[in-house]
Amino acid sequence: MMLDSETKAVELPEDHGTELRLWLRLLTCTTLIEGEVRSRLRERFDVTLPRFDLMAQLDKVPDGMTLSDLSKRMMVSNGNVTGLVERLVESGHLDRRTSETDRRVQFIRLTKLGRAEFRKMAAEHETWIADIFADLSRKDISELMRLLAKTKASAQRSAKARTP
Amino acid sequence: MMLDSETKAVELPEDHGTELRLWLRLLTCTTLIEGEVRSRLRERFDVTLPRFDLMAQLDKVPDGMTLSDLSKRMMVSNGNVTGLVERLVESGHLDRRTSETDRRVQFIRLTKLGRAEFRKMAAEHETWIADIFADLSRKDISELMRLLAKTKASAQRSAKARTP
DNA sequence: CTGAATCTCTTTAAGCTTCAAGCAATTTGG
DNA sequence: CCAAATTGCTTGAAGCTTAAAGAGATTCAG
Repeated sequence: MMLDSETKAVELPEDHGTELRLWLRLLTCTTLIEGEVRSRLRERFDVTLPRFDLMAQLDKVPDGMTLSDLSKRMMVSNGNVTGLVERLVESGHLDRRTSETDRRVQFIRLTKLGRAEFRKMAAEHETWIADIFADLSRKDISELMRLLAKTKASAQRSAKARTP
Repeated sequence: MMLDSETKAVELPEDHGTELRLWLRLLTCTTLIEGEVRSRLRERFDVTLPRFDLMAQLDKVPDGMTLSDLSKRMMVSNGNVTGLVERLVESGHLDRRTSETDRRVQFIRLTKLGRAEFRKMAAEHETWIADIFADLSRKDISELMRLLAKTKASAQRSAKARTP
């Protein structure tokens, strides 16, 4: 006769403490760095992190992108992007025009001002990040990159399995 | 005569692309997992992630802790905790009493209900996390733990250097 | 062609979050 | 003891965020 611990017919509480600790550590790191970047952006340029992130997405493309694209890339909700874009258009950093072939679609671009300001911020931002990670060796960094890629893939697999 | 590239008297734009990519990947991983946990918590228990996090902090200690402790451990602002606690007291999950030796201080505890509900959620939560990280080997996990510890230390060093 | 489904975006309500200012209690340095 | 600084918490304004519902435009299947 087989034992429960072998058959798993009975759900024994397994030990997943290591995974949980890993998740908490990952979260701590991100929160710490995010907070640091957030306060430097505010202090130095009086800009919020979400606005900076949005402009960073737009800076990658010359001709702008749609709200949906932005929302997918930033991994936030559609309604969220609507509000952010609204405020950035208001402040003169963005430019919006409706697609001529599909009147549902709005193309969003950085204005000249928006791009200039973003470039200035981005240059400094890059040095902050470099400093924040400065104690990691090249090998540490490439190893972290590899493991995080694996983590991302694993998380996506898990998410997809739940919502097919 | 020395060259600028040797003296660094002139700030040349150095390449910090790898650090930036690492940061973006770290952020993507965290956002992805956080979103997944958030929707499972809502779907399964109709609870928000911040409330879950707050209860998780309180579950670790039997006699409760102060609002300041909570705010430090959760790495969020004081005012934020005030609101969260208020809503959780309202819903009967938390309990607050003023310190007898220092009337500024409030001790916050889980109620019986709060602890029971949290334990139920936490058990399931742990299995979600285990599944999310399931494609990582033991070695991957311990390596990630090590590298993230190093990252955290580096980020703290950088933050401290700015705000002494 | 037409009705249904889908897509893009906006709106709304509720809640989260920060920063800064402020209040009250305690501690500290004369 | 007392004024000043510090500490613990709350409040208010602004902005971020989500989920859900909905409006308008396009696409698709029959």
